[in-house]
Amino acid sequence: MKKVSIIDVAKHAGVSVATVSYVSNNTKKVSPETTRRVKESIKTLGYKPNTTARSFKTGKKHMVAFIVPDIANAFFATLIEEVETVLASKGYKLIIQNTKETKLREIENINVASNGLVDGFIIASTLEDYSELNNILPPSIPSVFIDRLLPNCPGDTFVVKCYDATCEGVRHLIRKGHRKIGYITGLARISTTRERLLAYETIMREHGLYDQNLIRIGNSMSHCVSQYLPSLMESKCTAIVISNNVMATEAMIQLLESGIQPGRDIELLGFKDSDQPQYGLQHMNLICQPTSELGRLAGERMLERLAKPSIPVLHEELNAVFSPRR
Amino acid sequence: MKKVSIIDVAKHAGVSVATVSYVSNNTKKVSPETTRRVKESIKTLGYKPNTTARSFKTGKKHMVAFIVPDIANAFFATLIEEVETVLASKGYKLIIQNTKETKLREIENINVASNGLVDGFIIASTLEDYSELNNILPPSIPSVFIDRLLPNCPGDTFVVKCYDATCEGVRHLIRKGHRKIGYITGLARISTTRERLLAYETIMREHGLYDQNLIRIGNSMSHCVSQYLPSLMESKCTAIVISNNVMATEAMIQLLESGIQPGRDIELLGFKDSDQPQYGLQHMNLICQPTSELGRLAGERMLERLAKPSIPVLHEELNAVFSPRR
DNA sequence: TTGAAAGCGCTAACAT
DNA sequence: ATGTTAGCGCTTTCAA
Repeated sequence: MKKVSIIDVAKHAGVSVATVSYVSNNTKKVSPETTRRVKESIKTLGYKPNTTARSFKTGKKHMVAFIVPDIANAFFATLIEEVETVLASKGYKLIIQNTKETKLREIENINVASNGLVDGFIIASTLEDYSELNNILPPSIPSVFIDRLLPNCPGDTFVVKCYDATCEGVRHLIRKGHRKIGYITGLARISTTRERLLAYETIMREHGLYDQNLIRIGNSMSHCVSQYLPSLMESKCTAIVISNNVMATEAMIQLLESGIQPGRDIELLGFKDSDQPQYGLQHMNLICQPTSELGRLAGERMLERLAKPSIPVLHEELNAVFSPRR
Repeated sequence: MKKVSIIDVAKHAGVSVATVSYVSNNTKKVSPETTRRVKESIKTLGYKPNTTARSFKTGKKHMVAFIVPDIANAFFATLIEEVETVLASKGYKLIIQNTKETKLREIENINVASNGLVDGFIIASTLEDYSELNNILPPSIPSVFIDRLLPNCPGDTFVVKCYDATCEGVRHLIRKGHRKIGYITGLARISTTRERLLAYETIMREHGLYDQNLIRIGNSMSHCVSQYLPSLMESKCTAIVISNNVMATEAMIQLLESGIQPGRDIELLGFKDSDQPQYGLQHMNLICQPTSELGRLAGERMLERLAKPSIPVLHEELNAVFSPRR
């Protein structure tokens, strides 16, 4: 019950292994009659080319690793689906590696996969600087960075710029009369967290409303909002900005369960990061990210770079859109 | 700027490739002095063994594929995390393949990965019968089936039995005086969907309350509840059973947004499939699945089978627990 | 149109 | 303790 190899097929069909390879890969002209015979032998014997041997020989793995901070976050789930769809169109498989916003896990994952396991990386990094990857990610391996700016990163990068939309959102709250506007951030080391916070701080300062005591440092994942909301309420905030989709939903839920109706008793400015159902969208002011497009662009870029590694590096910014509560 | 190979290291250290291999894999006794020299050369040259060549030679990929119906579902996200943790403890990587509850995607994914890409499969199948995998998944490749019973499946299987807990839940509703109890199912072809529905039907029949018009066929994923809830309300249901976590949350949200308070205006029996935050748990009667344990057991079994493929096949059932609303 | 054969980088059996 | 070398299954160059 041994695995059938290309040699078995060649023998069975009475041809050389080269011919089997030509037929199997459709890589060279083979006469119809021979083709037929070979295909029949392949079928009869149940031959499946050994992917590893093939990769070994050609150096192509037809695999891309996607380093994801939190697969349970709908934002990243959407990204994954989109990237996978794009890559699959050219026969690439996706390895998903979940780092849970842990630097060590990210470094280990990249280190392992960079030993010839994959042809390229798509990375939503939880690191602080590209230097942390210097000796781990060879510059020769195509890498596309997504969602988060990694300082000093020499690779293709696709992010969504939320600065303007966040400014607009905060201005909107102020215009509606809010003065004490709280803020719950994501993980402090991440570019998106900083960008959004900076926008908030800038606008608040412009209006002389800035107060550091209204800012709480979250972790971008769930289970961190509950500890901050009560104290912000106590500080008499009439509006709260929450720095990503997961935490915004959590806040929405917690407020409702305390009998506080967002949109009526308090104003929320949250993020909408995907087309997936998200609770209470209509009760929030929203900053909407073009998540599917982000994933699609990164996936397409990966394919381009795999096809031609020498193309110039690209940095692309999409724009988020502010959408006030109706 | 070529990749450095084991030969380069051997030359640099003045030893044979075998010795480098022994050191690199810690697979044979090598004198301390030689070891030191080799390690130094490895470091100096930045040598990383080529994973593909190694896999090709040894036949071990140190990779397991996890076929998942819906990565955006917190239940599966939890399973993934758990399985990944277990496998990583023995140096195995996890490839996640998202089938989106699509039979064709599942078959394609398994077909591709079974060509020597991975050492084993963990499968939460969206198929109806193992025969659909017959010519695709060689019996020689270790496979662990999880969450869903695949009829005629010859492999290790780990599922959560919800029959008893569902019976108990429905009985609880009846005891509380409910007579018109609606039901929204998951994807009809899936074992978990059928098991839960059967429990409901059985108990409803026992009490002479069975009414087929109170049953709606969902799809196990999101976005399907909204169309069913209104008609069930119209049918004057005072309680509704909803066949998984995703749909239960969706129902909870939709009801609240129509001004109907679950637990007060209507009774819900839903599922809790993970430790992740799930909205409105305290307003529902719940059937709680030991999801983490399920993932852990499946992962551990995978490791056992990889270590010793001949161990007898195991079918294991965990039990869900009914937890009434307090 | 087909075939012979080199060789990808590594492991491990065997020889020294 | 270390080295020599066959060979994993395949692709692809070159020859016929």
